[in-house]
Amino acid sequence: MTEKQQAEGTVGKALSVLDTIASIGHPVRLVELLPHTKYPKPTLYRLLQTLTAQSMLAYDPDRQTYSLGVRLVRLAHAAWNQSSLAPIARPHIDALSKKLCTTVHLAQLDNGQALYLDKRNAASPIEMFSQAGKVGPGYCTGVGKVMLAFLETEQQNDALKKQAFHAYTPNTHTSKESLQKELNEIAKSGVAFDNEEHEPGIICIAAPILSAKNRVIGGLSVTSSTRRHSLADLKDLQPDLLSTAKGIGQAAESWYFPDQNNSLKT
Amino acid sequence: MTEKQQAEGTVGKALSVLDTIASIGHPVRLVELLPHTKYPKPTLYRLLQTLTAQSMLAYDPDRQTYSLGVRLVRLAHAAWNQSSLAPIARPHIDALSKKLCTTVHLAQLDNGQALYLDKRNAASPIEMFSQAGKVGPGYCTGVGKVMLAFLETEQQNDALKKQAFHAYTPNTHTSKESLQKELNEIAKSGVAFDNEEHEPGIICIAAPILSAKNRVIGGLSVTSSTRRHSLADLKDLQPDLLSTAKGIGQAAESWYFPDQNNSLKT
DNA sequence: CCATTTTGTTTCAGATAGTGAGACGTAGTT
DNA sequence: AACTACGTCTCACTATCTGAAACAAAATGG
Repeated sequence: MTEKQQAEGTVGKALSVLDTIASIGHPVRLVELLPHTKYPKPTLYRLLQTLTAQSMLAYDPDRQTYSLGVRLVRLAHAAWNQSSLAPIARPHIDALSKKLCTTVHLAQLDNGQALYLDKRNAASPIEMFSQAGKVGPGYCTGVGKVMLAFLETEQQNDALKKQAFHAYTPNTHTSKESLQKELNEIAKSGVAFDNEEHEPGIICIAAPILSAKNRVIGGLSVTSSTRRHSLADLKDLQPDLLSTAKGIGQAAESWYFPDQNNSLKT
Repeated sequence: MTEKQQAEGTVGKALSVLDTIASIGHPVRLVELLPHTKYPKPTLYRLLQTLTAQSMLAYDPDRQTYSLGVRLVRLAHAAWNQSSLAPIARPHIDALSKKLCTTVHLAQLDNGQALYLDKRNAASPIEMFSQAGKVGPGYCTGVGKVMLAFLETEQQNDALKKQAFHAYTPNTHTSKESLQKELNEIAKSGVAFDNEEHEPGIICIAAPILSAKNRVIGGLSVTSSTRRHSLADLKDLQPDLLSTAKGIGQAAESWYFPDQNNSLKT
């Protein structure tokens, strides 16, 4: 009986409120937030109180608005730093970007989508949170497709169910079938191309980052624009890309915490 | 009766577990985490389950370890982006760093400490999460002191109680009194200097970022080393620093969400 | 100025979800 | 095989969360 789903709990509810506020994208008042959630007013009120008390939300008394709080930034800092991928990949990405003079992305699979962990841009440097933490579609980005392609069949199917198949451009895959077909090819060839499938004029080549046991732990891509390169040009970068991806995979594997002493030694 | 404190709730407990894992700084197993918390084993176990299910933690089945999850990174991305300070300050910081060819920091007050939101480094570019989200002491950094100095008396007192007064260097303030005295001077002069109080050889000049109502909303600093500059040199940068800080303050004020459409248009 | 509406906050009995001592399963050791 | 160490499960207990309804406080408007 009782359908299915559910199984949240107070913590789940609180976190979903955070997500909702994040998706709205600006500070919100209680009533504005209310229709976006499925909770009655007093419940939502209490959740907001709790989260505010925990610094997960910031409350502006003047405007009576809630926005995402600083504790998140602090925690994410730690998360990024102690992730077994991002900090390790950093020097490799630096080197690759410098050598090829192109934009390099590092991503990780998150619920069928590509979550960008790092970005190196040869020309205009510096991207902070504005890039890291961003999510892109799995079915029409280079890193997305390559990570999907190297997934175990079962996980791949799960992930495929979560794709939106929105046609951003004429080249975007719009069905599971056509995507699946390309994924098989990608798995064989070892690299994925984004042929303006997400944004017109933007192309890229992407490789998987694999663990020793061949599990996908991330994706690495070199991005360019059609006015600067062709897909064939990108293909030439494949050796560099693959060796960097391999290097990162090995580093991530062999490392596994050399007890880096960041933490809060404040 | 019953002493005082408490007042957590399930959410608070769950979040404190996140903090604990963050402070440990590497993936942990259940038993390793256990002594760091005040929860009995089955309770902690369930909290970990919940957080893992929510992607706030990542679980490595091979090693049976938990580490901070990707959802944090996603949320922090949103938090950074929709904060009324960091994204707005970005171009100003870029310009300042470029003009002066120095390292520039943007920080915000977080529980008496300086939480770094952004950093621009003239020489070696790029600092991602490795910098943003980092916290530094309030009593012995330029941004920290300047933000404390411009606080309302009451909030200042609260914040002062939270200072550790650890003597990082011979120049570090080690008492509330000596710090308080300097804070008064800072409030008058409008800028704070860090005279190697946190790290030997590192000096900086910092200015507050103020809202229209003169509330401190952040701190901005220009950092250098004693081998490159003297405090007097930094003093010469004061006009540039102040005008940038003012510019950021005004931008943050006038803006207040022009309904930027980031969100997750994935 | 008071009436009206909207939004934020509090109450409280009832329902749920969290709690943790203890038992149990499962590796890994000796 | 006995032992140890750790992860997982059970279950009666109860702390916590729930949300309709009432209330308070602003904002609105006539």
